[in-house]
Amino acid sequence: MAPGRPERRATLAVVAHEAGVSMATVSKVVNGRADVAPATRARIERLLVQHRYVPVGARRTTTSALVDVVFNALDSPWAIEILRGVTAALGEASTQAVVSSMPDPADIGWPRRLLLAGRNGLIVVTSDLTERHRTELATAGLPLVVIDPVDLPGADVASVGTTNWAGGLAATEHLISLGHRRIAAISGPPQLLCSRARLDGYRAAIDQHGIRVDQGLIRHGDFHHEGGFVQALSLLDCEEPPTAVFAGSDQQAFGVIEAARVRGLRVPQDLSVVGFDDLPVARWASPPLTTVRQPLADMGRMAARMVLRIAAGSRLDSNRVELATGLVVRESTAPPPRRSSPRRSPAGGQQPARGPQPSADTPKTPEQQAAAPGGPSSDAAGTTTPPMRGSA
Amino acid sequence: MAPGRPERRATLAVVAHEAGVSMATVSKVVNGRADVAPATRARIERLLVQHRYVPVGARRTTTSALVDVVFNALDSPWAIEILRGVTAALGEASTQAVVSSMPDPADIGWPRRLLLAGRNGLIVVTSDLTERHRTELATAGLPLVVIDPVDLPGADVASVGTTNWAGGLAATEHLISLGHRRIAAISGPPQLLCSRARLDGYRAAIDQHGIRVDQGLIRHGDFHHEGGFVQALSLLDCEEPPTAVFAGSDQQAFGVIEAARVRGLRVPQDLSVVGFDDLPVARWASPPLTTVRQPLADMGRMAARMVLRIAAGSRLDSNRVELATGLVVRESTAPPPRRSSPRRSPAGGQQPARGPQPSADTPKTPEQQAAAPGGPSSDAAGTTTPPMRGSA
DNA sequence: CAAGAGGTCGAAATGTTTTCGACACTCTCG
DNA sequence: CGAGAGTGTCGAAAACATTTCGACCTCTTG
Repeated sequence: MAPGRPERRATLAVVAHEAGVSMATVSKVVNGRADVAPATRARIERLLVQHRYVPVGARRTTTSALVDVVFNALDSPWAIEILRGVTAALGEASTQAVVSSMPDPADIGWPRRLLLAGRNGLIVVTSDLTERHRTELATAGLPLVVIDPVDLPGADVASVGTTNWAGGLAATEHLISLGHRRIAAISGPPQLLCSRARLDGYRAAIDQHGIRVDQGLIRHGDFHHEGGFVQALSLLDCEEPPTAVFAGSDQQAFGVIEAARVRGLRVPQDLSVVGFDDLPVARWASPPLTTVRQPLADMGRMAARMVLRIAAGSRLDSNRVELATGLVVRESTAPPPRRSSPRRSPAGGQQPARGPQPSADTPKTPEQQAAAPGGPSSDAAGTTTPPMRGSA
Repeated sequence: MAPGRPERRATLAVVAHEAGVSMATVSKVVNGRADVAPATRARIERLLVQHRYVPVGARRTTTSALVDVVFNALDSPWAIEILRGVTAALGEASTQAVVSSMPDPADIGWPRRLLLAGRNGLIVVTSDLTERHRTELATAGLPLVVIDPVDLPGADVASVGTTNWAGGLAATEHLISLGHRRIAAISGPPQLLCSRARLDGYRAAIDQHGIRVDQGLIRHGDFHHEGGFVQALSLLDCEEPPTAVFAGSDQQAFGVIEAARVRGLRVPQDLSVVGFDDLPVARWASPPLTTVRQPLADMGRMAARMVLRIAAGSRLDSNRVELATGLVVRESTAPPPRRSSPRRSPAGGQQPARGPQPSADTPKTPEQQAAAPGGPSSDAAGTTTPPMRGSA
């Protein structure tokens, strides 16, 4: 773009001449026809790439460019936030998003189809390509960006994440600073990079304050409601239950809150809960959820920009970008109850009516006042970490 | 497909001949070039459609067919539910979804671009096309299905909706049967078809039980949290506040619950709340939300199937399909408080600790037992209305 | 009314795809 | 072994599509 004269676009004829075949044969390679010998095909393909050949059909300006967006599962509000960012950023480049779920790893034809369909790029969200798929796409030069990679991606794969570790740290430190000492963690699936990072942040905070890390307080679920609910029930039922729970996602946090309710505990008076994500609903939970904000839409936006940049041929500043998380303090966290365990009214029992205690209505956190009338706009305040970009 | 010989695909030349212009001119129309007089362009376009002309460039893509899915806004969990159904159904026909937001009504070129991009269909969600866009797409024969149309669509537009009226009725009757008499409604924007239908269902129920419809208890917001929150605050602050609120969406219902909390009222003891949608989070709210279930994913699935059916050339059984809503009773509804108004602790005050009262833990609704361990799978029980299909 | 500007269109040049037949090779089967 | 059928690979030419550029027209403006 920047350098080099336009220099007469590559044409089938010159490629054919250099390859020592007819135009017809080159055309067949371009269009993926069968009747070309593998060796011939390979030779021609190399030349096509060298010459940056683009078929006229693909050159039509009228055909909108498309980027595939592949989700692991289309089953949480999480996905729509990402998608919003992606479509917004793509839209600025008159490109659109093709949404799909992760294909079966056994589906050998997928990369081929993707390429033949002439997609301009691929964004993969919280899931991983098989090695085979990845290399096939890479050799074909399809721009690829991974959001929240399952595992630490190779240095050659562009990816966008957030500072999960810092988020876990901030959340846990917040709980510690409120006076909590028995803090449980309900994390996501242990094989996910982000789960591990968040959990390590938790461990780091616990450790740093000289609290013993109790393995019994560390649980794993999927990132969904159910996992939080089930694990929380089990935690609350144990000998010496935690006074606070750091959940690996907002959805899990809701499950935890529900579990507390089922057990007759009040949040935050009897149990503090911190989530992770800051989905729009977090502000509207009862009580409004203290959580670690992930700029989901921004992640989508960033990923889309990166794909477009790669597609345009320019190099990325960094192959790995991490956006800042930030703690958003709302009302699901409070100091732990005074007496070591005034809890568990005889199963199914009523809430013990104790004397005057800070009602949920009392302004306590800095965020609360803003939250009541103003709402979400002021939510992002209180970030603990500055934006940071690291190189892989 | 079924009938007719392949009959020599349409070519630029024949269209040019019939239109009485040169191939060059037709090519320009196909590619959206500027230098074609409007009259000429229109004439040629009509012929192109008649001949089902597809440019070779577009023909090359033997791979994935695409359907555009246009959302009014990509900002609620609502959207992802719909999208999930759409992608699932499209996937079965190896078709993919291109997601975008509603284009600017002033964007004259949009239908053109859509057609030139060779899309196989269009699904529009909760929004309306301008008349101009619609007719342009219709004359080009692009398969179109509208989900939850803003207004009653013409008989020639296929659409998918739910039995909003029945849902509003069921929700309100549930509240009435619990003993409520002052029941407020916070509906969506009055210009939306679904808002009006839900509200009319509410009115019908109120009316049928000989209760006076109090206009002061009927409010409108957008379908989001904020609207529910603001309207609920205002309702709770009025002279004779309602004992129950029927919200036009789950998100609004969350806003209502939050408003109750801010005012020191308990749900459901002091205020019953019914939502609409049954988003996955509804089951995980505190308390779990009684709501009217809309089969969002099914709506998406149905719309996708209809688009594919139209694209395949077969006629639809009916141009208008309404899927059944069903009341899901959880724990945000209960009989109204005994004494006419034991409410409002002096602003900002603490919750009055009254004597033994049914704790949230006491099994009360049939759904609760199922909900605790089993969760969402059993949620759909209790539908009030059978599936129904009506013709426009 | 002349000069200029700008819109509309097609001839021809240019580029791409498809069809179809040539050729070479392999694999039967007699 | 050798004829014939089958198959894979490729190119010549035909068919198809797009772009360039100039002709022609109309409308404005001085």
